Amino acid sequence: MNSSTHVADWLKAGGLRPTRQRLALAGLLVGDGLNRHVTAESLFALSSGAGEKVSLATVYNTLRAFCEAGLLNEVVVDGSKSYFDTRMDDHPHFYWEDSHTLTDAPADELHIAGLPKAPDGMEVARVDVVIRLRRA
Amino acid sequence: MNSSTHVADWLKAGGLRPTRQRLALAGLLVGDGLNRHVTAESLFALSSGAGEKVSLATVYNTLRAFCEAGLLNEVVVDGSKSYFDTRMDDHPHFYWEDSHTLTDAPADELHIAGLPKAPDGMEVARVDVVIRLRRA
DNA sequence: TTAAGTGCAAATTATTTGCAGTAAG
DNA sequence: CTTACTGCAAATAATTTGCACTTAA
Repeated sequence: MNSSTHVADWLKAGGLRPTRQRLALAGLLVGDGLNRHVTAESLFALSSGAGEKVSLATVYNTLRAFCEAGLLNEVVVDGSKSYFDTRMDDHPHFYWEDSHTLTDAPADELHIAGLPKAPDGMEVARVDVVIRLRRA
Repeated sequence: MNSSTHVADWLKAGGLRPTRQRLALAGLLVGDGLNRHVTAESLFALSSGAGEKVSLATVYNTLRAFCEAGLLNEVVVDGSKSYFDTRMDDHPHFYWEDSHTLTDAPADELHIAGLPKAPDGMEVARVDVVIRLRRA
């Protein structure tokens, strides 16, 4: 299985039509199988740099669509921008406060021994752990 | 010590002038000694409802000033709004996704046994734990 | 053929800022 | 007095949306 079938399958898994724009963006996101963290602007820059003709509005709409299709996760770390993560399991993040960058933190080094129980009538949707880093 | 001296002291601790507006907002935030979570809009509504004359811009500026003075903590849980917490120690939060509300989670029920170590040259500024709740 | 997707440009939302006036030290 | 603070209204920044056009199924 090559990279383009992988990308096409990834879109199909979300029930999304494989348009030229989506294939281009998806290729940049998951084409190489590595985890990636982007903002709308950073993905737009990446896409433009790669010579792809995709409008900024479509990048926004597409990221939202990928998210709603369960293909991406939105991570909230900075009030002013939305970050999207190609990795879908619940895992901790490093947020580099000086560069406003988001990266994965090694999940196996995090051990949550006790978690507050959800209040009555509620259940835990997700537990976000963000380790904020500053220059030492 | 009554509520108003407490509020005045709280401002003084941050090195901020006790103006009418700040005393009013601080009174609503920490006047009763309870922990509180607000957004600029919610505090503005609270203040207006209490008959205080404080402009929305001043609410924004004041929350930011309190934060910079180390009197409040900003908590990022929702990309679209900023939340401020009067409780200053590192503790977990419940975020109620249906009502977009933030509350404290019992800190003693959370046990982080292992935490990923900070990369070289970096140190952990803070660890944010947000337990996202949905209706069960 | 037909409903979904795209690209502009205009609209929205949360927040910040410039600047003239007001008040605290 | 002098510098910080306040309040508007205008500016910004990230994101969304209306609508005519294009394209996948």
